[in-house]
Amino acid sequence: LESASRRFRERGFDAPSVSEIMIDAGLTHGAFYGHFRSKADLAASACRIAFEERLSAWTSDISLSSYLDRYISAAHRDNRGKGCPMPAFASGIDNQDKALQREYARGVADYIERIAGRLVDDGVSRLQAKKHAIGIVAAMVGGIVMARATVSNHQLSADVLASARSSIAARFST
Amino acid sequence: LESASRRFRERGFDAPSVSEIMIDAGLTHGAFYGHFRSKADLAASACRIAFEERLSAWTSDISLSSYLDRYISAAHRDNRGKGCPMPAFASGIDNQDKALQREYARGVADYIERIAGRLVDDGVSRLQAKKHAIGIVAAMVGGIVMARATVSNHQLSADVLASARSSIAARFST
DNA sequence: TGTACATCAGTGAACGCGCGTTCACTGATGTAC
DNA sequence: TGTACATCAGTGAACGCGCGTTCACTGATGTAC
Repeated sequence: LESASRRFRERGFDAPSVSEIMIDAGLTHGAFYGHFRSKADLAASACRIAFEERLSAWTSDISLSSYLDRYISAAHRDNRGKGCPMPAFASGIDNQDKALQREYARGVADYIERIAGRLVDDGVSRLQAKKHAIGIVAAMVGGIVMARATVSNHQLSADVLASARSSIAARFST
Repeated sequence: LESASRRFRERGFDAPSVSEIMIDAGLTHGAFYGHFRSKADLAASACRIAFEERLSAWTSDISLSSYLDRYISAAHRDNRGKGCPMPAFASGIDNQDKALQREYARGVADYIERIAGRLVDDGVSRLQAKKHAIGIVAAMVGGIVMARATVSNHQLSADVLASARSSIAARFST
């Protein structure tokens, strides 16, 4: 189920219980094991569909620079559930199931590949494009992760978004 | 205790149990409440001392650029316990205790201030220094967080470190 | 159309477990005489 | 020096709770005759 994917993005893989997820789906917890082998199994599936959903939402009519502006925004910061799985799952995934880790790494690689493709379209060489794309992903994720982590200090969080956004934008002028 | 600070950085605030932390300190779990009011109380203290320890380790004889090179390294990626609390606690802290969130935000603000100070020393204007410092922090944290999250794919994780490092370094040439 | 039966997704009680927290108690230490 | 007592950090059994997982059962649905 994809409501699980939302819950996991909101509060991590451990916090949402199987009961909570199943109630969300209008069923009882007992029915869970008719659909998945274990909670870790669901987590891996939820991770996969989160990446698919995210990548498919980035259609070719949205330019890279406007995509980045929308990515590093207060709206994205405040909407973990429907947001990007990279920052949502980043921290703590190294203490999770191996299969889940691989699923995540694959999603990240796909994301990088997508950005690199856009850069190649813009005339950047294939090799440079990948390096550049990775740097952009690190800055995107860092910006959102830090903005979310500092929401208790509204001004700081807003400054993080603004500075991270302009810091990435500056990279495109070179 | 500061062994708690290491454990929390390694596996987050929820995973390490009070028993585990106390055994680490050579005591039993019952003695815990003679020292702290609750687990959340310990978490806030551990967060504070992690930032203090980190910031005091960055002495004035270490230049910003060499500090950043050492920060975004495989050694730092593989040593969460003694590493920087910013990437270690970043994700998931928004679901924690309010006092802990404030402690974290304060640590981040201090870190940014420290970097901004170094930039000012290098002749950057005060206002620009802060913006620049925030961008650097986001890129640092993003680099380490993504490198850790993708360790299951060794090549990808190494590429993330290399690209994030050179991406930040490029910023100093402008 | 009506009856008998197989199927199978979903139910909910039950399991063993580890958690954070409490609390009556222990036993080493330091002070008073 | 020796005894009596207060102090207090640390102990470990016990608590209530929610977790992931299992499993005997229910009850609606579809097929066979």
